[in-house]
Amino acid sequence: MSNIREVAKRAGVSIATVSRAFTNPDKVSKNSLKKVMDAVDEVGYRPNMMARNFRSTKSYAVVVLVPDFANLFFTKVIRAIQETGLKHGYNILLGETRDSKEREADYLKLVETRQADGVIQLSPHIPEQELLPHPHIHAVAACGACDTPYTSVRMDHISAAKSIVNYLISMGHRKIACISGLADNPHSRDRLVGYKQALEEAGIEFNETLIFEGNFTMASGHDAGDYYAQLDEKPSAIFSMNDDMAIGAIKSFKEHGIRVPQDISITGFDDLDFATYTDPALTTIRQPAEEMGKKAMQLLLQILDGKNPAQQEFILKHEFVLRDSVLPYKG
Amino acid sequence: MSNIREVAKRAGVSIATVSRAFTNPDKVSKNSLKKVMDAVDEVGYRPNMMARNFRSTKSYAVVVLVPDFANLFFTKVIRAIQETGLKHGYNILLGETRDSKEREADYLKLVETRQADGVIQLSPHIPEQELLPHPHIHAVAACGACDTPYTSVRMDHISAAKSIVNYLISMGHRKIACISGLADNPHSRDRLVGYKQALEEAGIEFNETLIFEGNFTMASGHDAGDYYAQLDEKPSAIFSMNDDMAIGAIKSFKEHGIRVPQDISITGFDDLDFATYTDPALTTIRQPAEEMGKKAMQLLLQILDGKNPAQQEFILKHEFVLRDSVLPYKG
DNA sequence: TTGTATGCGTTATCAC
DNA sequence: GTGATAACGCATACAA
Repeated sequence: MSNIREVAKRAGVSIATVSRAFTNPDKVSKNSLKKVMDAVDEVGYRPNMMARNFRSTKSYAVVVLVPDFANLFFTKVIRAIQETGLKHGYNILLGETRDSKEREADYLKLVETRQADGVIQLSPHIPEQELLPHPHIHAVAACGACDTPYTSVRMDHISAAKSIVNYLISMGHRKIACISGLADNPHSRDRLVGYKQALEEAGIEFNETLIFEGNFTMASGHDAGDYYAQLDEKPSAIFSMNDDMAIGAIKSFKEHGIRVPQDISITGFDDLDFATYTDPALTTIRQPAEEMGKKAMQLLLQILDGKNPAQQEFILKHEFVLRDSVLPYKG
Repeated sequence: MSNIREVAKRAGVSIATVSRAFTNPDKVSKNSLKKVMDAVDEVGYRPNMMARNFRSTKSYAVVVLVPDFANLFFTKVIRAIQETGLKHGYNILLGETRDSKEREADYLKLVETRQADGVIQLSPHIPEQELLPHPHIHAVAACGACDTPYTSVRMDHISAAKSIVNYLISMGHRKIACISGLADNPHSRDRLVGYKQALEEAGIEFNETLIFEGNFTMASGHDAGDYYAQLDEKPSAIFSMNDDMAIGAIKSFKEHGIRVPQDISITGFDDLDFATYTDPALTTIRQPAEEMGKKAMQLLLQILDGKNPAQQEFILKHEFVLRDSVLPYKG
């Protein structure tokens, strides 16, 4: 491969001039510029970015830590991150962790070894054995829960959950079940708080037997459906902590001959694309996935640029999406 | 940040010894090794991979070109690519093209400028204005159609389509519609060939009005459903070129009071996770997504290693997945 | 086994 | 406006 020296020789100028022709064209005479560009074309020269980045001590790459890459919610976020990064000359390094702290550590090593300039963390923060924040690693958290101890952008899961449960209550439901994610997941915790707050304010007693602990997969939603179907005192409505589990539950109910929403109402959370195409279409909470990804990347760029953001926490608005999966309670 | 020189000084050895301590520990005496490692801990040294990679003229990064990574099929493939790359010390750079050749060119520039060592192309090959193969770019194509002019791994879409249409025929259907992807998409072309072959061998005449051109989205599948619903001579079965469009069509049929599969049978293609959770669960073709991703990465690693693979084309087996979306034809 | 010295391709600092 | 040259952090050929 050709390098800057070869171009310089060919163009009859110094390597400094060639370098300037690329990074500071207006500091080079028209004449030299033309000679350089001609030589570049002749030898098919491309600047070696590895050398350039090395020299500038910046990799222009950012690692995105994502628990599960085959999750449509995260892919939306990542897409926005990439989009935003691209505009500023940054590349995205994929870091799927599958909830393994070991893997996460491996990816963080990319930053320590200068293969990446910073990190965007998409997994919610779990205080115990957390690797971030880290004194030498520039990081921003996105899509987390409350209590993230470094720059973060998220929505308010408590009030989002509360609002959708309030909606169920306003439709006359009082026996409202909840399909939860793993109990120690921060999102589950936040949303459960919202669920409980809504019940309490409506004077409805919290009932442990109406809580089913899933893990945010359709399969676990299906299990939840099976569980509720065999209950003597069935709930009349279900608050599912994400769309996937709602889908699974609906499938199960159909298998048990329970009609949704006529016999039982259900709500989702996320508003994935297919929430429109389920039967019935899901009433759900739209998470501002793209906005969170974009904002997170902007914040990280800011941090990498040396200007620390004014706030530490940015809370974006969710949206209530009304569709067909809830009917008023009729005794 | 500390560098190799500082560690050397601290350990009382030369920088060569420090370097060897990392890359060739067995060529260093126990004594020196310990001194080095102690010094490393003291100053918190991490090798600068940018410098190392620059020096070795390898970036240990690979770009994955994907048309749409909010697509569960591709995310599965990418995950396998990453998994395999990780084992060999390679990182994955995300390159979502959204079918823009400009963007694709931008990402390929990463290879030309040494930010990446090679490319895995997930979009099917369209001869006209294609950028790959390229003389200076190591590349492997995955998930493509036939006629990819460089190293590729794929499945046989023609015979897969043929087999699932054959199944519909074997169930007594003769008026079999087809929801296609964009007509100029190579996958659409291949699968349409299979569809036509199956019809022909069964002596069924091809009927243009039964073809609906979608674009692989649920929305377009819904449009297809609307189209068939208003047809005077409705098909009794539908071959959808992917799962997403099948979902959309089923939704539309429900809105029109057409029962699936009692009134109309339908099949999908891909076998995404939610194909189990639709109502009815989809009979479909499983694409070997993980296997394709893994194999593609292995091939690229081989190429980057200088050993060109024996074959140019690797064809992986698909699988017929029988579920509930097809019923025998009853006149 | 260890150390010295050179160079990877670039940018930047200095003179001119 | 231009050119020589010194870094950047590391790996390695060669010498010792």
